[in-house]
Amino acid sequence: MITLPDGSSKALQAGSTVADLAASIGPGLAKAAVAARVNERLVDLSSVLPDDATASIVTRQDDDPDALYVLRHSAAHALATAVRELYPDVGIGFGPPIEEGFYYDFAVPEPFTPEDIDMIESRMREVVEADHLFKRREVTREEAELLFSDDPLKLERLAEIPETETISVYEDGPFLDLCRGPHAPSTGEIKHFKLLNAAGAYWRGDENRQMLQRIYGTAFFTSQALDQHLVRLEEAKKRDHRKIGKDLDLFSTQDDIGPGLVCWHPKGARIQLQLRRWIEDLVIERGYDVVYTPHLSNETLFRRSGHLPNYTENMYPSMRGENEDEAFRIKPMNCPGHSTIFAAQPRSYRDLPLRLSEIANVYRYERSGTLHGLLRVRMLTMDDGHVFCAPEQVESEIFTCLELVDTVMTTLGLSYRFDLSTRPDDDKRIGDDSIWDRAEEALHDALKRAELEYGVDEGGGAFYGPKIDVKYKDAIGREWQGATIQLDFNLPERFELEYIGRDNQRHRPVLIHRAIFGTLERFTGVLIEHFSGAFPPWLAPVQSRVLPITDAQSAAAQAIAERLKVQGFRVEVDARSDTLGYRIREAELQKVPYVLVVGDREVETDTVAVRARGVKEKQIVISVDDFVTHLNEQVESKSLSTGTFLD
RNA sequence: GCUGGCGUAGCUCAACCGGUAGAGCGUCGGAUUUGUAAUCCGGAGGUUGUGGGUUCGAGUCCCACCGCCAGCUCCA
Repeated sequence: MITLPDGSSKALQAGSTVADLAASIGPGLAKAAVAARVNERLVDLSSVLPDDATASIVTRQDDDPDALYVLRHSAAHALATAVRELYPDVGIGFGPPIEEGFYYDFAVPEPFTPEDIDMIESRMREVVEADHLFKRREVTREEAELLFSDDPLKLERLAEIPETETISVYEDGPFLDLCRGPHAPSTGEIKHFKLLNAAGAYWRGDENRQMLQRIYGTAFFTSQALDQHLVRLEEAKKRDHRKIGKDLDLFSTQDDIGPGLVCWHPKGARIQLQLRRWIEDLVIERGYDVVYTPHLSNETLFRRSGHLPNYTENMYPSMRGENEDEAFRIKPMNCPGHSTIFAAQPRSYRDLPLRLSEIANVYRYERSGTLHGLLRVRMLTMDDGHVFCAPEQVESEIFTCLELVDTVMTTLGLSYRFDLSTRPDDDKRIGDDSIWDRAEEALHDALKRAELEYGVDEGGGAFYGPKIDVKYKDAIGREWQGATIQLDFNLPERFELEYIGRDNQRHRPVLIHRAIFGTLERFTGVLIEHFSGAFPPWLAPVQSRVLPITDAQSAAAQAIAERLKVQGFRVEVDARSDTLGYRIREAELQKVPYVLVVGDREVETDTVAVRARGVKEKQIVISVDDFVTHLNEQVESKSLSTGTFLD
């Protein structure tokens, strides 16, 4: 008896396959089927159904992740088939489907050139054309060892498969691979695919091992979906914060200064300034005290905190002090400094929670290949904060942090997700396991109490404690960590932090590290991409640009701009002798929220013709005072839209 | 850091087999005084990332370094 998704059931002969099931339901379904979910597991069409099962047929749908998973997995095999045909001696690594496509890793003596990729793609089309059936076979370990005796990578993988698991191989024409499956019925299914790029990738992701050559590609069921995907990749490039940052003159990095060291130009700095003011207001409202700590500290501080040696590879080398044995370091984090402030005087339970906040520049040596525009830099501006609290206050403090994160994200309309990052490997962490158990449990509890959905990033914690991270995606789909809330029982130990409790005994506080933006660099980068450079009025570097139609209104335009500046607005005047159309175009390209056109009519009536960014038709002529009122309202409310008052 | 690719004017890009650097946009000057996404004319601007080498001659070929891009690794 097979139970179908609609609740109905079907009786089939023993030994019937998934394909039989599909056929028994209808010929259309049989034709559209690529795989099936049987008892929640994705299986081949050719697989035999168990006696009692729930099953649903997976059909060729570009919006079904399972269908795409199967298709792309098969595409990866077709790629490997083509590569094996062209280079018979290549070693075969892994070739999984991934979120937006698939890849396959190959051990080849020479990396693939773009021409090679073209050639491989052509050969892959032949593989698809040949319409090889994907044949699954379950084999014994000994058989498998024999089949892959010439491929050390496969043998290594094979050795890791537990004794209890069945070993299966898939064959498509000339190519045989160790694989769990499932696959589409034949290579002919892979009609719409494209190979995208090739790059080196370490075998098993281990940088100490051999480097394989990875080829990335993508595949869809329809040509429209493939084309749409390729167009989206192009569109994403236009949103890249590195490009927009240049076009809008927001920031730069320069060889003379060094990689990963960002110079904020005036317009980028204006965005930062708004963000700083905003977050400072928010944290002060929530009981934080602002502090400032030095960029440079005696090395002994970082020895005590454990940053030396646990964080050395990310720290700049030490600088000699006055005495031979004195050395200083540039800080990579603020927690040691803030801890010493806590320790600077005896603390009572009445002082807790002590919440310290500092928007601070820290410096981290990041490996050159990891740097990326504003998203990965070597001088980071953290909106850092440390909460020293009693154990029983942890949960509510974390809850407040989560609330703050939510306020910030919601205000900006950013989409994000939470991850709980647990303890890293033994050699990369400090403190007893019991401490880690407590800390991880506390974070779990807080997330549950806040009723938030979250993933778990095993081993992703900091060396001193586990954390809750917020992650967002950039324009090209890469995920970046933003806000972070970290729970730490270790640094208070190391700094011997204490407070006197109500019971007149000494107690150890718990330390919560948290950053809401994360860093202003990354956050601004994410915002640039999020808004495509079209910042809402409250954040826009230039909120309005006044355009006199002719020289005759130039002085009036200046006067209007002055009136706006006095109100605290960021205004420019464009009185160049170019046509109005030209200057409007410029303002649009610079993503200025409001263009204020001033002609004779406006001068006479003390009005401006308001053109909102991206709005061609609806324009209104309103008094300068009304414009001030409207803009003020938008700025105050941190409105995300432009031009609502035009309606 | 690793693998590969790339580096020409502020930006986007051109320069056949090695023959001595060019266009558009921008900028500057002039004309134009414009009613909602590109007005016209003219000028300036480059030690071709840096340093070596090969060659009669290098943007072009070779080596090293620097930087950027993609991926891997690592992380806010």
